[in-house]
Amino acid sequence: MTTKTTKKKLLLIDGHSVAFRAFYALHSQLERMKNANGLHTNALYGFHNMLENILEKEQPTHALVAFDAGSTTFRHEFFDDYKGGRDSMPGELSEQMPYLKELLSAFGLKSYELPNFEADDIIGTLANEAEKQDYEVVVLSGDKDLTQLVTEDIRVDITVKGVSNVEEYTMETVKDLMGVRPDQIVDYLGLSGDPSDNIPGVTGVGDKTAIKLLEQYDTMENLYEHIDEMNKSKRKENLINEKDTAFLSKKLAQINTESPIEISADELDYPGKDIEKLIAFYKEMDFNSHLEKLDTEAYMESLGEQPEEKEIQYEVVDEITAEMFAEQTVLYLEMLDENYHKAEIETVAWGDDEKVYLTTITQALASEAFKTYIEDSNKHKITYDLKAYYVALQRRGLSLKGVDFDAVLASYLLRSEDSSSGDVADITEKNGYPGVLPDEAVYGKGAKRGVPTDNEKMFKHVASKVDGLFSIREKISKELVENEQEELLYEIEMPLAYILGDMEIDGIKVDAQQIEKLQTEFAEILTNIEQTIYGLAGEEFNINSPKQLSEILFVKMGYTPIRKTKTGFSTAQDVLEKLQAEAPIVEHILKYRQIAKIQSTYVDGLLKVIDPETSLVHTRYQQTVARTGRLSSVDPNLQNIPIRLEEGRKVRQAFVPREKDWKLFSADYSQIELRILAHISEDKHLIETFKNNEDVHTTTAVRVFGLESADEVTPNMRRDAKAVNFGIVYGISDYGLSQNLNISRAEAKEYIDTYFERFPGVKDYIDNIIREAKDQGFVETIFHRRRYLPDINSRNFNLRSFAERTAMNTPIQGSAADIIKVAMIQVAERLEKEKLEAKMLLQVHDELVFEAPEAEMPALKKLVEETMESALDLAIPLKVDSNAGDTWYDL
DNA sequence: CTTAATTATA
DNA sequence: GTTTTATAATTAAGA
Repeated sequence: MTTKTTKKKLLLIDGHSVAFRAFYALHSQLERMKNANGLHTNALYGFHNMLENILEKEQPTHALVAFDAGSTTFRHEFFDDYKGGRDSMPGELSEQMPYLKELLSAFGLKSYELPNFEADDIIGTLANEAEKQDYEVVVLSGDKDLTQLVTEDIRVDITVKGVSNVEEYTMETVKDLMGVRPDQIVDYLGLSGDPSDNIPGVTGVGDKTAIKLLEQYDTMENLYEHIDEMNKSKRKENLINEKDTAFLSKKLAQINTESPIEISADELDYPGKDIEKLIAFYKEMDFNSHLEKLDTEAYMESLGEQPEEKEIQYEVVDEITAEMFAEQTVLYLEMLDENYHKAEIETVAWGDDEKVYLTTITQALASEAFKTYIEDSNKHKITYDLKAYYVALQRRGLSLKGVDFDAVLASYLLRSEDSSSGDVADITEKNGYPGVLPDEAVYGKGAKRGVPTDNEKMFKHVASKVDGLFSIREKISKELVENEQEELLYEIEMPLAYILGDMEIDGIKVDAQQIEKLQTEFAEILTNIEQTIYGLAGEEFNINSPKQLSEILFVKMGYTPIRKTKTGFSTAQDVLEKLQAEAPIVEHILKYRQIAKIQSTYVDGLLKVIDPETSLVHTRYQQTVARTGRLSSVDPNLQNIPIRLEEGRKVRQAFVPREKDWKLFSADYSQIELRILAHISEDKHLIETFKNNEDVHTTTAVRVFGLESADEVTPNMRRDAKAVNFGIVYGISDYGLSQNLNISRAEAKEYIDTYFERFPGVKDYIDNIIREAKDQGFVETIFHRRRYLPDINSRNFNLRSFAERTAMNTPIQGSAADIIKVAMIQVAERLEKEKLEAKMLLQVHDELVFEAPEAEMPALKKLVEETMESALDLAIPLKVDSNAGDTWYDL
């Protein structure tokens, strides 16, 4: 048998030079090519395509991208002005450079730089070394100086216009393309100079003359040996006068092929692309066409090869016996509809890493053994979305107990951004268990989503989930311990899941007739406003279409646009308000928008989700979505029912107690975020404010405006101080505050500076939390809820600023979320213990809504206020306000 | 079927 | 050149 030895091939890329070429090749696209964060991407895109081309064409076995390190090199030791006069890298390019490293790593390419040496020298040294070791070498650069490296085994590709073409310089072509042999390039540069590197060369000698001279004399050394033979001329004079410069120039142009690099060619084996990193990179840069291409390729490949599967022992059973339930199991319920209140349970599964059992929900419900297993708190269970299982089983008459670990809640605490997809595969894979297919691969997506005709396929899939979840539990548990998040999981999130489940199942009663009354009322108003608008516009159009509306306002009617959006002129509320004085039509448009929003979202939307049998609405609280640890509410969202404007607020009249003689009751934390700020910043003035039970906005006004007492605070001062307080919590900028208060930026800056002067503890807190975030990469709440901020050290101003604001806000917003969660658990416990009929129905971030018999109201008020105020002992008191009434409108 | 624009809440 | 946190739902419009 003959083995053909394929020659090793080393690809060396001149990173900066190619990046420059890519940047200028796509310079005309500069403003068009930005990602969602406003980062320019043209150089990255160009570089990417160049890489694709050359990797595809060359199929290197080894590769490296070399970069220049720092601004001084050994060449500066003998020529200060080397590369002098060169423009610094344009900002639009330098902002892309950090991401270039990401791109390279996604392509599996190693990067290297060496202090005091240029990329050229690294490339020269490696090329030289590799050639001796019998490599074939290809160099990619935008700089023709590198053609001096060309030999029989070293080829240099120089990028030319665009991103897809290169000129290949080989022993055969260098002479044709450059006019001299590769070994003459340095002589050529010594004579003619190189303006781009500020290599001087000899006065009056350009490329034409240099080529002619080298044809005649072959080398610079030989030229100067025979310089006397040259006819007297200005050129001869210059050559003689500038002999030193000529040799200096040659020395500068000479690539150092013996740089002290710490790597060798053999270490540079090229592993190929890292698809996962590449996907992440494409997503980050919004390179959607590349992303699609990758998807298609991956799909085609997946057809060819079955993903390797671990052999999992599983059994689909009809008869369920007690022996099938081990002490420690994963319980898994497969539901394809994310609304677990209504979803069918397609499969019930349980088991450990030895064996998995599967059955139908019908058979499970009919089995005593199964019921015992579910309700036995000594049967230790691992779940995947505790609240979903609790609700689904509760609605089928089973009371889930004995869950001592939930994988979704745990992974949310470890990395809140990773657990929202709902796919087991994501979590198991991130924890070292690759054997679970994504749900989409088994069930399909969109309209085609459903149980596969091949039942066995689903069973196998579910069995792999059980096995996977069982085997990752230990790793996740350990990480929770490392993060000090056990209390958060076992004492807060898991107990809360049951409470939220009960709140969801109980639901809140909504009076459909009341809403229908509003529907008629609003429909009439809308028709009237519509006609008014059409009249003023002179034509009918779709007012709901921002596109059509902006056409009417800014083209047909000729008003001046105030702001642009990605696709046209903005017609957002603040824009329209600024137009109000000159454009009589906008008043009506604003009113139309206001009513249309209420009508579509809260009137029509709510009617769709009221259970016609019971008049109840069952929202779902998402426990693992918000990155601050807050809950969110969906289907319907009951956390954004209108309150500010009267028309919208009327929707709340439809939210009523379920029984006659019952009342609604609500309790909300007063200024919880500023109180938490006072606590964690330990600012003594802020703490005093709350300890003295002062109005925080008034006190802020006194301090910021330098007043003597609260009596001097005007309503406008208080309003401004309130805006400053809000801004502080969110991570303020002078621009943002100026927009908010409609004042100049200078004035806003004045406010902020004064605030920090008068509340120095807050200033320190902000500085410290940002530094902490930069050092450790994440911030934490009081209960160690963690949020990672990967952009905190980004060179992209937007991303970095955003991360910094998040760093200040998350501990505040997140600690408030922690506290109300603790309060909810304690309230629920006390309601049960003290045998009140009252039900906790809703949570709206800092507010809890209850219903109870009227007679219970005083007891409820006492219980809830006490519990909420004492949920956590802080440096300041927590204060709760409460109200009772017949509808939510009255609270 | 996805994205952009808009607007509702704390 | 940019610029106040966190979310969900609806509509229009382009792929």
